[in-house]
Amino acid sequence: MTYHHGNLRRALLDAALELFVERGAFDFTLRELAREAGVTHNAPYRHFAGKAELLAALREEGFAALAESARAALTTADEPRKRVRVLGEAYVRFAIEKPHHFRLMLHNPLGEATPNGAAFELLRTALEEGRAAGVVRDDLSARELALAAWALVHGLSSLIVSGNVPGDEARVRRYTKTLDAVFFEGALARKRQR
Amino acid sequence: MTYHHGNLRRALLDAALELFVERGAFDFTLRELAREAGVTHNAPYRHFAGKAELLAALREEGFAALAESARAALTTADEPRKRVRVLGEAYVRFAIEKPHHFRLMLHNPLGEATPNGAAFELLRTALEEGRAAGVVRDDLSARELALAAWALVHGLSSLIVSGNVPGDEARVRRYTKTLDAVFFEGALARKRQR
DNA sequence: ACGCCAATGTGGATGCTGTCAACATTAGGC
DNA sequence: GCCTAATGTTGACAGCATCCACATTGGCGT
Repeated sequence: MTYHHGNLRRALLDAALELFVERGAFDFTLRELAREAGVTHNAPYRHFAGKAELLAALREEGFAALAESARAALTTADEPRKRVRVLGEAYVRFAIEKPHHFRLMLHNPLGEATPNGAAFELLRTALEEGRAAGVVRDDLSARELALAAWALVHGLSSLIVSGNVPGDEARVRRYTKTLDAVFFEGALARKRQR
Repeated sequence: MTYHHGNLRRALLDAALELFVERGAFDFTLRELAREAGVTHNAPYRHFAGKAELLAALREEGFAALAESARAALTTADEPRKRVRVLGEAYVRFAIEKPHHFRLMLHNPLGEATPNGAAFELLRTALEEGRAAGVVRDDLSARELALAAWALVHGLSSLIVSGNVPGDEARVRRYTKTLDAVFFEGALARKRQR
């Protein structure tokens, strides 16, 4: 057993996630994390000022991972509508696969804007492209449309993660399909078109 | 000062909300609430087994209030599309006016379905009506459409409450208008219709 | 190669918390 | 009007966050 742990910071973050998975809430104690990492109760303070700062670090990781997923998704589609769709799917998939990070990202102290702007910008750009291609309605700004799309996928993600809506793969596929249809085509009955 | 407080339960719930407003998080302590209510540290246990149960009680209040808002909103509109719209507006307004309750309602232990079914059923019914009236597309079930609408307003609400999107009255009005347009008419460019 | 400093981890102390158990007061039904 | 259940109090205990002084060691400059 070495006096210096090697990478305590990482170990603490991992332990926090692990405890979250076990208990379904971020109610762990710093001392617990220390024990988990095989270290005394004060060692964590060399890396984080407190629990809040540790959670903030996890949140950062989450935003980075989300942005990364979004970028990866974009490489798989060319036509505008499809690009928006894969972005949305990536968002929902992220929420389902990393519910701890996702929850954390929502759970900021309130009123503090969070820097998920990265993912949002990708979405806005995709809609901008669609607009340039004449595929997307032009009486609403790309920004407004992006907000609507964001609200849609963010809402679905939240509802799934919070357990209000089942999150099994089959249903999620259907949901995203429905949402895609509604977002692009609307809910109104089409009289003659299509 | 009476020995018996009169309505300690209520006082504790109010104190919890108050402290939340002050600090932007539910990190109060039960002893604090007791002090706030002018009562000793153990009195709260006569009303709540612990902090979790107290929060659960607040959550219940939230769901009840939301359902009530939804019902009230429905009395103000007759045509199907408008009915869906006012429901959505009521949802968002609720989130903005009672952000503490709203946050709490999202913040359940994870995986535990919450009983906001009441509001959801109203929404589903409204879409059912729209469908019966031939106003709403019929290749998607009312349930699916309701999910989409719910995701939309829930997403917007979450984003506003979490500070990711500004929540001032003027902008919210514009957002809801945009969302209404997108939900009903879709994001695709309309070639000849309209 | 080596010494030294900053980073990292330790040990102990303090005040606050949740929770339990025994006791005190009072409201309200009989 | 009395008695019991509901409500509030007091005291005690273990665990936690946080602060401080101290111990160990990796690695940088020479």
